Amino acid sequence: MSDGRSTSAYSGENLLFLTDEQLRQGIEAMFFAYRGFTADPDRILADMAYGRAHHRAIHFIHRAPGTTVNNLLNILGVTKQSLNRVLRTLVAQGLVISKVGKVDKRERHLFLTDEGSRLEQTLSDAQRARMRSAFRDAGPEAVAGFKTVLEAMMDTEMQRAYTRLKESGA
Amino acid sequence: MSDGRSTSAYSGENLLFLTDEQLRQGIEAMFFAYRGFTADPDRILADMAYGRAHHRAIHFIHRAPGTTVNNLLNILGVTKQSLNRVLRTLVAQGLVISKVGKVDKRERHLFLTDEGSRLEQTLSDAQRARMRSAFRDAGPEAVAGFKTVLEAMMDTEMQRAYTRLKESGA
DNA sequence: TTGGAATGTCAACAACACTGACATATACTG
DNA sequence: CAGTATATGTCAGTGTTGTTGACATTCCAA
Repeated sequence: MSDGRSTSAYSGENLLFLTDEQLRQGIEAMFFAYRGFTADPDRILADMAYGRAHHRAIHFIHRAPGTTVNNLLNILGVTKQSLNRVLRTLVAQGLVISKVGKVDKRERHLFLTDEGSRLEQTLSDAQRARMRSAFRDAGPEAVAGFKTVLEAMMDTEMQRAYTRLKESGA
Repeated sequence: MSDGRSTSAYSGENLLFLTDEQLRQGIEAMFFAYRGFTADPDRILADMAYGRAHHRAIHFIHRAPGTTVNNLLNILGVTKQSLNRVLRTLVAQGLVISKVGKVDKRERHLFLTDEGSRLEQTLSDAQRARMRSAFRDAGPEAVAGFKTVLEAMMDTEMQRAYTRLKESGA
């Protein structure tokens, strides 16, 4: 399982990309890259009273306007108490508005205000800039591979959430 | 910069993979995949008195036995106070030993004990299992692309750290 | 010998997650 | 209508991980 050549047992095709050393490189690449991935928005948020959790909420509210609290909860994978703390400050600061549902009045539908949209724009511009630069350097085939591996790395429910978002965009 | 077709300005080659929509997919893929990436070790650590920070320290001490505190600090990108708290518990619990340097007695060289190695093994087995499954599903070309993009996404110093580790392995 | 580098420690604090308990409003169901 | 379930919000307490700032110790090097 971890002798460095376990996967070579599958002979017949070239499975050298599945050695423990290759896997470890993948693990370390994820670690270092994720740091870069969050670095730019984090820098912007550090000056304000917001953090990464606010960024995530803003991102997905922007992506799926009118989403319910419960839906956001599932996407973000945190407890309602944790999300509520974030949403409360965002609503109080006028970045997000929460509207009572029309068909089901128990539900709250979330939207960005103009100011919320402006912050979203600032944050995602920064994050996209790095992603764009990485994509451009790597080229389209590498980008396709990147997405394929990441998708395969997700939990099944997250794969579904990701696919749903992907198809709702475009 | 964010009108959804800004990158189409570079005509001549097919740069559709650089549209804002494609970049957003990449961003969301990173978010969801990183959750999967950390999920398995997190589950194991939840039962113990350790967390993700302990995992990271253990991982890199295993990877580079005898590394100094300062070196680890640079790799992990946290403050010495934060790392020190983690190392203190790991040393106290007998997972890590800290040896005073021979040439420079100010330095402390870090090693895993047998028990520390066992935990490292358990954690990395879990993390590798998911990575292996993702790699196998995606295939070698996708894996190559995955690594290329991740490497391009890192900060320059992290690229160096990553490359150094990569070359020290294998 | 003095200055600076490497390390460790203490204290205070903030962000963000968790659990558990409870409140309220609404919707569904028998 | 009564009872149950759902969606949301809130309070209180706790844990991990990060931060700053201040200070001590050790030791190398100019």
